[in-house]
Amino acid sequence: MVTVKEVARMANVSPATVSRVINSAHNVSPEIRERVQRVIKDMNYFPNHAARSLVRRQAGAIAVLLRNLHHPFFFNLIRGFEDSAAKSERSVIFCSLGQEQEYRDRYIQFLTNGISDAIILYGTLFTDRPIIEHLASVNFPFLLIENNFEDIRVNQLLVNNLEGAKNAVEHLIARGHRRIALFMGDPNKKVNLERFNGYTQVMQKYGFPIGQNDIKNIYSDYSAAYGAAREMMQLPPEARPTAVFAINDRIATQVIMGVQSLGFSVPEDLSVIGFDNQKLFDDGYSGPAITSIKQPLFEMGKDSITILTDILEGKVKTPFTKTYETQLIPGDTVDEPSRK
Amino acid sequence: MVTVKEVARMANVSPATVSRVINSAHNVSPEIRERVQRVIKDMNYFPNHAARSLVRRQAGAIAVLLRNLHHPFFFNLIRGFEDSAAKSERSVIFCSLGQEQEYRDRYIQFLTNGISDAIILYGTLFTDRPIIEHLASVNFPFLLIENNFEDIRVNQLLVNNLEGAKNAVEHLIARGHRRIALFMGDPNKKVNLERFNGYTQVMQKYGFPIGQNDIKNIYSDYSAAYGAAREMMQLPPEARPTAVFAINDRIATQVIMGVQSLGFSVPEDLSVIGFDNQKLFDDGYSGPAITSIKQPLFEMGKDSITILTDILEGKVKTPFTKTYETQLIPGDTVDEPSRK
DNA sequence: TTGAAAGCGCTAACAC
DNA sequence: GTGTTAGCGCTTTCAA
Repeated sequence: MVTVKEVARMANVSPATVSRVINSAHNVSPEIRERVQRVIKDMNYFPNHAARSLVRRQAGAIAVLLRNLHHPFFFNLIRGFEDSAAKSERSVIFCSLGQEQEYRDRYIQFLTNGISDAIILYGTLFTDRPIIEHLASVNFPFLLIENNFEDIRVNQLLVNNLEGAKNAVEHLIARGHRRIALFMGDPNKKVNLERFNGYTQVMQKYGFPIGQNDIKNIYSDYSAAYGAAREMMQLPPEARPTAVFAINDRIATQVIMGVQSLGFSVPEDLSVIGFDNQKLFDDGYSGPAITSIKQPLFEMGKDSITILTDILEGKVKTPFTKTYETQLIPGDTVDEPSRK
Repeated sequence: MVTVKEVARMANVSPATVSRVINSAHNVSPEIRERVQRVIKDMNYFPNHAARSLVRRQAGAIAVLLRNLHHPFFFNLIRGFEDSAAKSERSVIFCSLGQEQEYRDRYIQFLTNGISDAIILYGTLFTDRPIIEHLASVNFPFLLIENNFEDIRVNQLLVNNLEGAKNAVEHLIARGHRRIALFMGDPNKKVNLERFNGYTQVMQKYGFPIGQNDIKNIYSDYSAAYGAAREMMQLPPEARPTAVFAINDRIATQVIMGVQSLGFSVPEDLSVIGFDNQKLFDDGYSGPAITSIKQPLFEMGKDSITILTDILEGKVKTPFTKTYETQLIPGDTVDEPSRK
């Protein structure tokens, strides 16, 4: 391994001068600068980042932590990160945390101690609270996207899920639906609770009762939505909802596939509206484009790097919060209720 | 920032002892170990990885470098990486290199100088040659997946593209096709050349001439395949191929969409076989499941981490090469030629 | 403009 | 079993 020392010796200068050259300080005479640069090239020298981080007390990197890097839900979010990473001075590195707390903690600990200057965390788990609180207590810069902790004052990017869900339900009601089922997700996730509230608030506003079986609870096994949808469709037409609000598109695909498996079709026999505007599905879905509420994941990914950079440079006062609005993207899964 | 020194002082021991405790060396008395661990917890101490890497001369991390982390093609590859990352002692970090050479070099340089102990590179560009050669010359451990450099002796995971392409064309021929068009990709990529050769070899083996317009050259703009397919289908039935071998599934989707846009259907009017068995598409494709040649990306991702770990531990003799076989996955885009 | 020297936080070799 | 010491490769005072 070539070091500053060796370069210095070869170039007949001190290590300090070599350091000045590689950091393009201006107080180096042109002749020496050139000589050192030639030696650096000749010797194939590259500065060691561990050593540099150690003395500078900053690593020159920002880390992005997701639960699954491969998940198609993250498609646009990652595109956003990549987009601003390409413009950033700092290197951006990604990590898949998985769900196991031990690994999550290990990675966060790894990245926040000499590897990166700041981290971005998407979709924290409730069990992440201790480590988040630790980061806050030691003043390590971080940004949460769709944070789960209402009460901690942190830098965060949020989505107006409440309003988005309201729009979804209003959209169905405007098309004549009165009995609307909710396919609810894991209530341990704040986003789901917010969307849930949007649904109930609009239903109440119009005075439409929510039937006893009109809320289906789907946890992490989304395929349960398939069965629940089939069950629902086996009721006589007058005894079942005419529309479904799925808490996310991934559940919507299961609902639609379940409906179709019985020979029914969407939206003729059942309207379905989802959330996320996810376009890529790993469950083999190939049905109609889902009418959905889009959250601006690309922008959020993009913004998060620049915002965190500004935070690192003290250009923004913390804790920083920004809330993004959603947008209804019409697809082919919502129609008026059939008049059979 | 809490350091070993401070912990040592609080626990009334030397820094060396603290180091022994955090590295779970066995030559520490139980009482002292416990005392130190309590102090570590109380003070919220975490070891600094930059300092540790510096002195240990290893970073405890493996980096995976892809051009686009978001690309759905990488779905199973990333799943593979994640799968073995969860079992690995080392942290696994991911980076999106992009195409710009300056960024690619910067990232590789960053990661290979104190940040990670080894890197995995998928789909090197021809222009990556200098940096690859540099890594080889300084003996930095790395592994290439679908390497583009035939002549460099490096650790690599390869796919038998030649055989896969042959199987694809044989599959069409077995179903009665005689005139088979090739939608070729960028000839600067080795995989495409290999698949090209598979196509020509089989065609020659059977003595089926390749028509003058039967090879369509599609470069990075895959939507060109859409137009080329339309053009092809506008010929009279007897003057056009009955089947297409698309060099990858992403091009196959464009071909199919082009064919469909003219009111034709696949496979009735044209059979299409692809390569990659990619299931997620970001171009809005929602047609029939594409008959395709699968490369075992999940296994390759998974294996690459363990192989690289073995290389780091000297358990494997280098340069290491493994070639993966492909598998034909039947879909709904190949049929016998229509007898119109 | 340049060099000498100290030190970032940690580990490892060597004493004891 | 524990402490002392040196030093990983780099940057950054400070003095010249």
